[in-house]
Amino acid sequence: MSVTITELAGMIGVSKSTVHRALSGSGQIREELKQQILTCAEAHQYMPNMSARVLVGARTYMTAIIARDFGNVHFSQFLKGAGDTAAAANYHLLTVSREEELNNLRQSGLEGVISFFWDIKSGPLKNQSSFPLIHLNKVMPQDSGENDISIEVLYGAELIMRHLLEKGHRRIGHITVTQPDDPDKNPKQAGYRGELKKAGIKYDPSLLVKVRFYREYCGYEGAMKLLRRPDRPTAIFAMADVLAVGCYRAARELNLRIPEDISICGYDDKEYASYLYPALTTIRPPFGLLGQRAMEMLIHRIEKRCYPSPEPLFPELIERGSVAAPSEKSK
Amino acid sequence: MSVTITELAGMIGVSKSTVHRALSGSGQIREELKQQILTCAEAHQYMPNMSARVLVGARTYMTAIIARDFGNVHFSQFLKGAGDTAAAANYHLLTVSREEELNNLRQSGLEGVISFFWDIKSGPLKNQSSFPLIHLNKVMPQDSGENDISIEVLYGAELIMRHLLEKGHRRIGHITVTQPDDPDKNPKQAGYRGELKKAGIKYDPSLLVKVRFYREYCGYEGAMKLLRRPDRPTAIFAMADVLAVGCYRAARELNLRIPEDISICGYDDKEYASYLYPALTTIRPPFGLLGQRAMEMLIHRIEKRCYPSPEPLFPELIERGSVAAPSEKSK
DNA sequence: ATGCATCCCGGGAACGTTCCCAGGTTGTGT
DNA sequence: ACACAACCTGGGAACGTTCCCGGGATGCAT
Repeated sequence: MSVTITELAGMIGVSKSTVHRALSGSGQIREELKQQILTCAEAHQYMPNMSARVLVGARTYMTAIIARDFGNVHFSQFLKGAGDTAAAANYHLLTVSREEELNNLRQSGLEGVISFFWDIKSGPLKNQSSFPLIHLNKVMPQDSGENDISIEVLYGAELIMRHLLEKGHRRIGHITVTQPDDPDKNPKQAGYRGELKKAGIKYDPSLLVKVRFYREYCGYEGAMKLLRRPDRPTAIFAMADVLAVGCYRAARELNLRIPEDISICGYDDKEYASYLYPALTTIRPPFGLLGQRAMEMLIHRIEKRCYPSPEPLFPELIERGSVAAPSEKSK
Repeated sequence: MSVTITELAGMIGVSKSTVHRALSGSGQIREELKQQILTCAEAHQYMPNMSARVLVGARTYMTAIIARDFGNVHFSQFLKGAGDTAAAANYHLLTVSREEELNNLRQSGLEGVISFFWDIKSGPLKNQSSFPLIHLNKVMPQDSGENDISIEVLYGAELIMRHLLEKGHRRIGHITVTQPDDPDKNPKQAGYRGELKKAGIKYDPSLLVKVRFYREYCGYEGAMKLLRRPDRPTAIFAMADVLAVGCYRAARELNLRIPEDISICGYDDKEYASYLYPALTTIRPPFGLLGQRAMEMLIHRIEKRCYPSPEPLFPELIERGSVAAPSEKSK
């Protein structure tokens, strides 16, 4: 299908070693001959066969990201950050959604992997600490190891809670999705309770509503529980934008105006956060930067250089129209 | 790093040919010996080296999708459809976002590519008709070749226009994004004008607003032009959901209720279409099915079987709350 | 016992590249 | 003229797999 280095050598009338010297740039070669070989290779669109190169142990600069769901803005931003960083360092980046592919690619010269919220649980990658693997997950900062990287989720939760408290809110509801694995290692919930405590507000368990899924109707049901109470909160912090959308619907159904009667904020800054009415105040996690950092870490590990101290990645408060000071009456 | 077939052979005390026979299942081998080899290979987690296999011309069952933007529901659905189909046929699927990667992978045994709205414009893939490449783009049905596949976009536009006409609308605005390449090969616009004609309504050029980008503010500006007129339309067909979001904002600003004063519909059925208030009536293109079909076509081409007649892929009307009959007054 | 087919296994070549080593040519100093 | 270094080039081995061919062992019929 493609022209080989031996064919090229035969056409010019030199040995394949000489052609290789011209193409790789290493070793001694007559300048004139080198140019001739290069132009000939160019003309025939010579591309070295990857498999043969891998077989003799040459480098491939091939990396991959494994992720479950590609269809969200976060992954897209992450991928862009990682991809640009990889390209700048002359690395290649693939994306896969099955562990099986990783094992195949590994045999094809894959040099490193970033797992995007994916638990490597089987196959040779599982406990091969020699293979460069950057883990990206929801670990709490204190749990993160040398090859882990994460966003300061807790900080984001504290940001939004402080924002609500500064606006004057005192009764703040929180809608959270219960993680089946470890229900209490939830940074957002920790931020909610922590900031309340700092503000000297007693934690009221009935203001914390636990729902099952990251679905609009779960947010709706959670908000309904909070908003139907006679002493309803003046603000709701939903742990995800999609839950906040459900809060909007609940508020409409109960004829409560946002933000006049009830302030609502989310977390994620999904594409649609600014499309809602009123536009949703939320937290934007720096996924682009995360991708960049993760790829930097990976490349450093591949090249066996040690990575400089990992700076924390802080989310950002995006103020829009869904939060206001509580009304006098409700205070 | 990994155990080779020769090492395996040495451990058992047979030749590599015998080990290969046991692993591949082809050729004659004593059953007892075969089992012994298989258990030994299993115990040492033997995985054949992909590069070596490719080098001698073995199959890899490796395919790839190249796409520009992963962060939308359409691509996610498409990928799931294609991925499931690939897995069912024992094929592997990668995702890339640069043409360069394709050329590398090709040398690593890549057997076929699906291009997701991507114009292959350089490199060896450009005009190598021998390499299996399924093209997925916005071609009109009559322009599609043997290796093209597309959704019946025109049909979707006709669906939504018929829906509006059946509700009784006569003055219908259309917001369209002008394609710089060929401005008049726009199936959605064709559906708009075609259905008007079929209904015996004269086409009014001033009801067709052209905007520059797929952005919320473009939809807003387009809708403003339409809604500020004294003889404003009773319905707007925006060619994309994101433009419809802009229409919502324009309507709110002009104190027009949706759908009582103005009906609005989009196209795409993005994630947020049901999150808007009122929920957006729109068209859902069958991207999951498209992925499945595209992968089927690709596998057929790889295996040099001819593909059965490609059935058209029809979008679906998703009726929600943003369309109603026009009010008596506006009629 | 001999011929022949069948069954099983080992030995080698090939794929395309990179790397190492040896050998040939040229240039320079004595 | 000779020794020697520097420069350039070719020849092979190696990587791990698959495929083809040949050869030894066994079984069966003559």
